[in-house]
Amino acid sequence: MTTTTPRKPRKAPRQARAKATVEAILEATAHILVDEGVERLSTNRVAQVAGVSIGSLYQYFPNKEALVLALLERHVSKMLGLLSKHATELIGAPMEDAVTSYVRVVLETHQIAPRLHHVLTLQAIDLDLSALADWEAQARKMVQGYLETRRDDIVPDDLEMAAFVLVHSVEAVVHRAIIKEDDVAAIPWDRLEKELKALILRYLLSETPG
Amino acid sequence: MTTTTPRKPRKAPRQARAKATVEAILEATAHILVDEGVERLSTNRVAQVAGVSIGSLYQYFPNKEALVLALLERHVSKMLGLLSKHATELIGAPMEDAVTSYVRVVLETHQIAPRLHHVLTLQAIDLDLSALADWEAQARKMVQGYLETRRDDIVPDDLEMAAFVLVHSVEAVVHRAIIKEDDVAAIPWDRLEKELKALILRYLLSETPG
DNA sequence: TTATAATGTGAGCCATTACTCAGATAACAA
DNA sequence: TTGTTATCTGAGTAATGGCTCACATTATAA
Repeated sequence: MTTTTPRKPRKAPRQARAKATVEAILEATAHILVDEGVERLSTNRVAQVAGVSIGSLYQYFPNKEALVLALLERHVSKMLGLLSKHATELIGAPMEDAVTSYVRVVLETHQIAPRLHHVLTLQAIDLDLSALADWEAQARKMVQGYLETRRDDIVPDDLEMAAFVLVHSVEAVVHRAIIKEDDVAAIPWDRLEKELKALILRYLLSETPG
Repeated sequence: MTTTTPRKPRKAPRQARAKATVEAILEATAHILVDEGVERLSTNRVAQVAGVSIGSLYQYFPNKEALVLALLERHVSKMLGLLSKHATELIGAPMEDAVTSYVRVVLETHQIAPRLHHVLTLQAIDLDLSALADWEAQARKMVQGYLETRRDDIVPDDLEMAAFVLVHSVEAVVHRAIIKEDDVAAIPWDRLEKELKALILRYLLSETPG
């Protein structure tokens, strides 16, 4: 599925104007991805939109894929920042607070740049870029770590599985809700938060009835 | 995000050999999508892999997008077929059986052609093709419909929301599990089924503890 | 000031792509 | 058989894409 293009490094911007150039290029990339679609993403067009020459682009990025990768790494690092900022709050906290906190964080991370997040997610899977896999693995580990501290209070005993189910459920529901945002039947965030909390708490704390 | 290419119709195959041609083209498309990646999907390559000339391809498909669309429609109709086949089993059945049945169906639908399903899903979102949205809307409606017949036994009262949460949770978890299939830490299907059933039943039948 | 490094430019190369068309071949119908 | 319609062919076209390179401009440091 993947063509892992070799990543020849390019020099980093040293002067201020160079940094501005790189910034403009990345912004243009994001803009095109979000507003024009992947298929319109060409290096020539990026340079045009960024207002720099195609040559400048190739001084900082070895190839087209590197553009998307840079954007993705940036985005993921923002998300991981948020996540780890709240991570400390989770450990030792009572279940309900921890779950509340987790759901909020996921909602927040998705609000950083919803449309971009969406597009990057698709691209990441498509290009098999590992940055996103890292994000998910990290999220799973954090959740699993927390669950282990509460092992005795929790119904599921395969905590890796539980973390898998929880992380991906929450992620997907939030993701879908964001896509629906412009929709007539858009889902209010507070209701979503409430519902996800219910889903998680019941899964973790209730024996299966019947 | 989307370039909705106009869809000029092309003539349908009438003779048997023409049908074989169309079949070969679609199979080649699927093969390339799955084994070589979207970026390698060109009409010339499809024709080459299918062993027909590029001219033949354009006699039955107006453009490249139509190839993916045809494939997607085919796939979705197979999935909907499975779903509606089991739909009757759901109505009137006790909760646990219905949930079991639903989880199985989703697992089955994903097993029709897992890798293709994955790729098509990405493409569908990317191209904004509605076939997939239809699938999800249909799935949500079916689930919501069932929930309504059980309204009194069920904890959540916003059934549209409940259906939304359930469908997308199950879908996402199954989807992820399939992607992980080749992985060392692949997830056994029976455990997945069990866990998803627990997730759903607790969500639907248990009051939030605490 | 002047040498050197950093940055910027864009014409243009070469490969690839989507797609057309004029003509060959095969099935069918009378 | 013969005219007609369906099917197939693949060289060719126009456009676009990724990317390089030889050179121009600007900043920095001696």
